[in-house]
Amino acid sequence: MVQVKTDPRVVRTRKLIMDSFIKLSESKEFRDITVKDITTEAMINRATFYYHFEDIYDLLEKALSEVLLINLNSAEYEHKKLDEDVFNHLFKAVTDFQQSLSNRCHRGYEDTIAQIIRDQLEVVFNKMLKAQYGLEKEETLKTTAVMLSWGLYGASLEWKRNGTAAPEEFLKTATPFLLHGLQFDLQK
Amino acid sequence: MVQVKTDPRVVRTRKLIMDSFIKLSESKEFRDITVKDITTEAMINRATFYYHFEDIYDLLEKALSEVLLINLNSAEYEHKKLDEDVFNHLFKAVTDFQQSLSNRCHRGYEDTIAQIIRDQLEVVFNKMLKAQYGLEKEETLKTTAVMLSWGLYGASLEWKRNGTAAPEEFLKTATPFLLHGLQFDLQK
DNA sequence: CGGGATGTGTCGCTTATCCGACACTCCGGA
DNA sequence: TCCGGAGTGTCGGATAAGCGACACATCCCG
Repeated sequence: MVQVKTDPRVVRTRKLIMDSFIKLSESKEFRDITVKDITTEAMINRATFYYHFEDIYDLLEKALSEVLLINLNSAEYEHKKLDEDVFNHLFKAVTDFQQSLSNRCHRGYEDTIAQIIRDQLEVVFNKMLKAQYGLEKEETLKTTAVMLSWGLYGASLEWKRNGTAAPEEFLKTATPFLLHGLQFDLQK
Repeated sequence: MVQVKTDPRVVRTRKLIMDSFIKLSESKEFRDITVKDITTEAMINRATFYYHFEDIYDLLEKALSEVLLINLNSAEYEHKKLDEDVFNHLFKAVTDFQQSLSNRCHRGYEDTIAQIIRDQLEVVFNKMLKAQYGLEKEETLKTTAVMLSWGLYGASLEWKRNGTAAPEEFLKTATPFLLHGLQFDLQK
């Protein structure tokens, strides 16, 4: 976890770009937002944008990842056990995130967004699993994290599809089963 | 009035510095504020500060000038006649400005601040006089502006000293006399 | 069909900002 | 008295940001 100190200008500029993008995406659809729009809003040069991001899709990924990560980290899961409570919190964070997106009109980019969500979930699961079951094989934990992230994401889609119950209630029946199975497998 | 376009980085950085200074001066006295404090708050390098300002006193002058100028320009005096109404507005702006300063604890720098106020007033008076009496000699207008700025500033001190009446009322008796004298002199 | 308008991604050069270091001053305590 | 810490102002070299220009793609309108 060695953080090489990054140039303050970089931090400032990336924040300017991200904030401008998020602000613009509240009033425009993603496909109507140009690089020029963003750089004008952020008061930076267009070339500087390309210094930090491949293109506007790259920005979409990184911006959404950051927003989602803030949601996910709000409870500092790293110091907690991976129990039913944490699971439900993560689920709530994901559904909240998707809710906020549907207000911001990113239609046509569901696949990209889905992948972002799973990636970020995988990161969180990985951290927690390593902290809790650090003695297990790296591969085992990684694969477990992958499955958990896909599972949680799938559940969020299922919840959206027939969105009757509150997110807090939705998983109540499934989590205990999943977690006990999980602990059985890993602690063997 | 040829505005050479300034580098956006310069605009951004100067704003960062000014805002940080104003923010700090709300919680600290001027003599307790260091350059380091400002640059840390503004998230810029200390050397960059010296790229834009001579020292912290230079910043004080420029920051206060800017704040005051915003007050003074709020009514866009350039397009107005120099009548009693404008005079009272300017007076109000100056007393408001001094009021806001006394909350921000710049004790010991009254002389500097007084000069800033008079300078800015002089600029405003000069603009208005030129627009209105452009045919008169440059020197005549300049001297008039000087006298008006000193006069208005002096009046604001007088008002502070025995601050019984509202600023709006304070000049009521004096302005008509001053203005009619003024118009008599210049229109000859 | 053609051409103008708009957006994209890249380039070389200039300039503002960052960084670390330096010498200097001031000041309170050992 | 001397010392160390904290603040100031300046320097040279490295690097991010700005600028204008370019080639290319797309789209729309006459």
